[in-house]
Amino acid sequence: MSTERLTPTSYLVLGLLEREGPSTPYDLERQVAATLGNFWSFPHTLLYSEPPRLAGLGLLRETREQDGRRRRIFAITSAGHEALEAWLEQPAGVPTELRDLGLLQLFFSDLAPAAARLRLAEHQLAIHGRKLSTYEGDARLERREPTSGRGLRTVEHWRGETLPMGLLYERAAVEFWAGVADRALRSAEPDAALGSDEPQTA
Amino acid sequence: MSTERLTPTSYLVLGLLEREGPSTPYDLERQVAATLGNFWSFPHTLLYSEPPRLAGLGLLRETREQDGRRRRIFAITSAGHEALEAWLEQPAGVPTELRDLGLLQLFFSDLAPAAARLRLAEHQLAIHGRKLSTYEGDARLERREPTSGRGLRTVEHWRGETLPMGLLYERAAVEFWAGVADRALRSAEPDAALGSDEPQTA
DNA sequence: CCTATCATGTAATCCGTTACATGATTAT
DNA sequence: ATAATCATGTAACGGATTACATGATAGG
Repeated sequence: MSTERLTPTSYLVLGLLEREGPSTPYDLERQVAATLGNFWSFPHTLLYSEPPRLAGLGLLRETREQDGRRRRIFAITSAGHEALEAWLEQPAGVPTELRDLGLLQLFFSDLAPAAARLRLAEHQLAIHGRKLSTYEGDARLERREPTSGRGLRTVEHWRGETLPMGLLYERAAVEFWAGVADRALRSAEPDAALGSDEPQTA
Repeated sequence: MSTERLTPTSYLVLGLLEREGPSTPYDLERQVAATLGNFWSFPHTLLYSEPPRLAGLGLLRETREQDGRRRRIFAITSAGHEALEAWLEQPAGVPTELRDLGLLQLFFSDLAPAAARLRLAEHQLAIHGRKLSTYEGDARLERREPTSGRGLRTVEHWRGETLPMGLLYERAAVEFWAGVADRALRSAEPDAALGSDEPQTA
């Protein structure tokens, strides 16, 4: 057996294969892109390197297509199923972290010219606003006639259970960065201290 | 020169040294623990390995204490200052991600017994509730007489600018997980479908 | 047919983590 | 003094990212 540690990525692969059945790395990639990839992105190469590793641990079984493309197909084994379930039974104790580059830059924004903070805030506001729109669009989607049975369960579970946290988070982020931008603007205008809506000019 | 890439950790170190002046890795550790560590944790060894690397790039200057402990002291150079400012001028384009283990488990919670989901939700609710309390305590703190000038600026900037996002996020998380726990409870009770508060028993 | 993009994969590199270790300081 | 904890550091390891590459499929 090669190295034994199971990472979050490992469980992600196990979980997808459990739900979707035997899949190629590319199948997994498409599943992730539409759903979990919003919260947990990674390069596609991970989905080519991790499954073979899990196969080496006996948690997956690898087969090959016989026709032209000879793709690698991975399926979960009973050992894999047990590992996945054991992980789900034991809730993660690590405190969630907001590992956000924008927040890191904000944290140090007093070390750069004031204009930089305003730019940062507007940038982040735009990013989170876009993401919020996307989520709201996803949430509004009625289940139209399924274009394919493939991956439906994953998408529905995503939409029903996980996406709502994304909505809450993005709304909070938009509110936050709007406030930062607003304060940055005010502190740039000397008139701001008056706190009045009346134009002060002439 | 050794490897040239500057990571978020690099800027974290540069920023702290810019604000606090020459410091030992342990000094940095204490600054981070009380502030940014809430959003962006890492093992203390990073603060011993990253500064020498930055020194190799000319962004820091390293000196040694002469007395007993002979600690390594790092100070930012003008090249370091420029690198930091350049980074702050260029807002991060990467979309923030909610890389949360709890959400990952929730995403796969349909693959385990229903009890596991309830346990997960209650666990997460407790974690986020604790964190929220901590943040609220931090936010309420009046600036009492500074016990030491060291690090004050960092702490105040943290409290004023960055902590508010933590509050918003933790409130959202508490709301979210409370809802998940609630639904998990209801779906465990057959009576739930009636949607009434009256006890149905007998 | 030719070109562009999709789909699939390999290999090297490196940052961050884990494991280990020991000299100071403080408490009893 | 002695134990316990604080403070400081080194070294190896490995998963994730980056860079690279090429065979299918579709569009013009």
